[in-house]
Amino acid sequence: MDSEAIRYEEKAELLKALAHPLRLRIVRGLLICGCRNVSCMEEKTGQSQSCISQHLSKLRAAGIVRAERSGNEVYYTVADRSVAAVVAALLGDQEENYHYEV
Amino acid sequence: MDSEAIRYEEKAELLKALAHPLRLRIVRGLLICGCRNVSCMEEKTGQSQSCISQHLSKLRAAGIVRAERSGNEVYYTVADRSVAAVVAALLGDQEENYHYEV
DNA sequence: TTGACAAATTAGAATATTCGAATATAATAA
DNA sequence: TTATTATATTCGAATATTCTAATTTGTCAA
Repeated sequence: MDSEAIRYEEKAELLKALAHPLRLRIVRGLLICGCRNVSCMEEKTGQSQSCISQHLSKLRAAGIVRAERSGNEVYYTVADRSVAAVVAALLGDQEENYHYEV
Repeated sequence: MDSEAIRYEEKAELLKALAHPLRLRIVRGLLICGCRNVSCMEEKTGQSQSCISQHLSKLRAAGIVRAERSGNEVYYTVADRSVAAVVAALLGDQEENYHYEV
């Protein structure tokens, strides 16, 4: 009656996707409802458009964020509850203050 | 009155050190008081001595685990409370069931 | 249409990570 | 001593990650 085994590969992938200062900053920005589109992230972090976009691409690939286009811009949200829990634990935030979509 | 800024570099380093399936497995093994020395980890995971030892070295460098020699063997413990919180959040465990040293 | 803006993708150089193989160190026992 | 067991370190090849620069795609407005 093994309760389902832990998928270490999967979980490590998730951590890996979060394990970069800029990606962490982006994700927290989304969770506290700061920047939601790329140009805002560019401004706030001082990183290049391409760089931000490539990191967002990683976060998308890992299922951490979801993109939604609205006219000219693309808006991002955190798409995974467990990400909020991990980030809150890591950064010492209250998860209740976070925003993510189901 | 900025409450202390988040050290994204530092936090990302921590995640990076955890972000490997074998290291995650080792750390959880320690937290639930499973394997505490290298040869036990070898047995349980089927990985080589060198491989395990190299991963433990990374975990040590990141301050995640602490080593203590007892005669012939070296015993490891998790040395950081926030690691327990992150791992519990990630793996869906109860942090109360975890063991770590102050 | 064309131009402007927002974002994504591609290419490539620099750097970092991973693991097996070999070697080194530490403690103990004979 | 020497041998044995447990663990750590070093080396190097294969692979992966990161960033800048250049290009491309998507949307809107004139």
